[in-house]
Amino acid sequence: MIRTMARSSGAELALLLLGGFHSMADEVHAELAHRGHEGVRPGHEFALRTIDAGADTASELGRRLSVSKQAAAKTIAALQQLGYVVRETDPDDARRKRVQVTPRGHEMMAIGGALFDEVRNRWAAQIGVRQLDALEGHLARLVERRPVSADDLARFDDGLREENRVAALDQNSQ
Amino acid sequence: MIRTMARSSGAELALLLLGGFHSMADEVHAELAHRGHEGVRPGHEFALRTIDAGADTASELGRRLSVSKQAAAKTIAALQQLGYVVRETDPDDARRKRVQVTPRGHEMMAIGGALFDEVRNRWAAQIGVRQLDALEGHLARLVERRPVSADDLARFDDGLREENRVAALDQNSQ
DNA sequence: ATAACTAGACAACCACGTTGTCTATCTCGT
DNA sequence: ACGAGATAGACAACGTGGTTGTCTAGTTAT
Repeated sequence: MIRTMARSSGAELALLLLGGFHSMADEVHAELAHRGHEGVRPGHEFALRTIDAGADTASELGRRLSVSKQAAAKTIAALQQLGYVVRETDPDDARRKRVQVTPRGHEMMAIGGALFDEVRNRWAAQIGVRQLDALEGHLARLVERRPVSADDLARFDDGLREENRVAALDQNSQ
Repeated sequence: MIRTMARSSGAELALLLLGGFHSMADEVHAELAHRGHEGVRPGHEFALRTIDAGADTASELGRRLSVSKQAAAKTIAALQQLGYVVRETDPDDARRKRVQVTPRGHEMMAIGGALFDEVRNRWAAQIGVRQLDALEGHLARLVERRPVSADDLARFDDGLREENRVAALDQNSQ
């Protein structure tokens, strides 16, 4: 009978990473609500950033965020509801609906970004700028070259990469 | 009109942290499924670890994970369904149902832990043990003393602390 | 012209969390 | 001894953010 083995430094590291993210996101979004952007949920902001960076259709947003186009469409609908984006049919391709960030959307991004930067600066002050730079550099390297898992190989893997995970394999129509 | 400002190093840091977590969790759970633990979802493993560490009732698990006791109860039900825990009424307190980790549960924890450790070791090999130690140390400090947000103060904040976030304020009965 | 691909909409579903309400049980102060 | 209050858990309704599957319409390539 296998005995306890409750602790795993690997698992603890994973929790630290998740905790770090939550720690930042919670604070930012609380403060964001405080400053006139109530309905915003973590994810909205990142999606908005991605749209602004050029992912101006639901399908493209889905690809960049590694979620299904349907999920991306729902996010866009939410952003539209909140007044952060508008959509209009692409004159050059009647299938597409081009998404555009509104001024209010840009404002939210600016405030959110500033808040995130604020947290980051506080962290830099706590552990030192060089340490934080190193931490980011390491994380970037670690996240970037995630080895393709055995299961991924079982399917047709195109080499698409985005944010942080291997591209969703778009089977059939979707 | 506010102009773009698409990049925010703070937001990027947040994404790196989240990406790091996903990178680990995805890999571990793919491999876990591969080794005879199919239904396991990230979260299940952490919950199981917490139970094994002494959170043997739904309410207590909820407190330690900073989720509602109802959410914790659902998780326990899932773990039970998967055969990782059993529940029996506490003879000393008929309200409580004590949760116990089964041998299969311990096996899953052991394998999962080993897999997480494996990823961590690979990271250590990539960036160096001392760098990884430093990274963890910093994260721990950063996560630990998350300043209480303005909104938290608006409510009665008891000083409870768990995993990584301020305790859920248990209003009314829940 | 037609076949193949692509964008988006819609529906059904699932995982995981939330609140609110209810009952059963325990604990403690008078 | 007992009644008030706290606590554990069950149940229901709901929200969010994903998933698949299916469908239509428009575009592209042969």
